[in-house]
Amino acid sequence: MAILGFLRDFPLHGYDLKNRVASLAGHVRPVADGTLYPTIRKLEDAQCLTRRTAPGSVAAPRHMLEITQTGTDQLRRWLRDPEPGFITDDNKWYVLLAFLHHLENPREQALVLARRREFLDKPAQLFFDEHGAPIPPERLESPFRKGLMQIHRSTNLTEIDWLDRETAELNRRAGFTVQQRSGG
Amino acid sequence: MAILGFLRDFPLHGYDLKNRVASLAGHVRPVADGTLYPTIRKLEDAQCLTRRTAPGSVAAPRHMLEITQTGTDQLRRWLRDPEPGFITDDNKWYVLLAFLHHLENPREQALVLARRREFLDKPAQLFFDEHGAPIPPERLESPFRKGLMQIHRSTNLTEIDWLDRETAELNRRAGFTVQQRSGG
DNA sequence: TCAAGATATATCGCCCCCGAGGTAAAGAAC
DNA sequence: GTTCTTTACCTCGGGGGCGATATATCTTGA
Repeated sequence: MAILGFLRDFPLHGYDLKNRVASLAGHVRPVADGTLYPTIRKLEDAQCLTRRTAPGSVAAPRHMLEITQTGTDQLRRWLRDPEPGFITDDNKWYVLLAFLHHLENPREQALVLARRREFLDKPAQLFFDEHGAPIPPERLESPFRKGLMQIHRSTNLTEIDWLDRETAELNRRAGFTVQQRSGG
Repeated sequence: MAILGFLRDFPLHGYDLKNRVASLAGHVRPVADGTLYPTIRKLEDAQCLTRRTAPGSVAAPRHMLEITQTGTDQLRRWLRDPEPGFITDDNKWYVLLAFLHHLENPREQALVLARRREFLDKPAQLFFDEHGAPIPPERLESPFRKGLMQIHRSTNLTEIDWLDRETAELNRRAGFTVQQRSGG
């Protein structure tokens, strides 16, 4: 998804893609060659992208990759009906978020709301005692566990805040569009 | 690591461990049965834990798992000299953090500092233009990418802040210990 | 009494991903 | 000129995690 997502912006070669994917994921280990190149090959076989060999600007020749119409459709399908993991798993969600603007408003909003629901369903309980009862941060003895819960809580609040503001913004814009349509 | 870490607190059975591991990771997909039980078996083979069958309090019989001395040593070794991924990868780091209090102070501090260094080495640049130049948030057209960078930045600041405060605290406590020793 | 559902444990094969290793070209260093 | 480093691409084997599936037990309710 990230490969096609980046190629929607402009053509790129594999090596560049590798760096962009690595940066996107924050400070997670970059994607391995053994993952990237076979995936590019698979996308090419599925006619999601085309390649043409260009002389390397610095060193070895590059394969410039361009997304096709099939690829654009595939990307949109992945974004539109993502696997559940892309809503629940933080890193996957962030990747999806990076390319979400390729969808139209109602669907964007639905996915943002789906992500928002995650935070309602699963309260941030990290630690439990022998009996399965949740331990609040102030009763934790380890300062690291305390910190972990603080970080977790703060991170969640930050994202929840953004999700709510974005939902409102999308709503406003949707209302405006309807207004325009019904007015025109 | 999480299995032995939780068993250091008190004996548990597999099903309970599964839920605790899932909760610890935040709202990430819970660990699969096909991962958990073979791992328990491997730890048992390595004499890191013992099991005794107990009648199920609610349903089927449980295998109560207890950590051994070998297991405690193994846990300490994993915490003390963790694979690099446990510093760089957010989720792995959080797991390590949950059990870090089983180490003694100088090593705790070293690992916290190692994590802190991650944020210095890799500035939070998520998106780049055709020429490889980083795009600042205000020049991003997608509100989702803007949000992504905001969330990323805020999350990083939260953790950096905690890491710095914790480093100071560990330092203070280490100094106090030295003070006590040289005074005694 | 029997079915359904929650609890609890276990195994197996598939797939995916990673690390390691290899190739190649261009520029820099010496 | 030869070697080193960086850029750039590719493949293969192994390992590990996951989903699917099976099994057993106890409670609940029709």
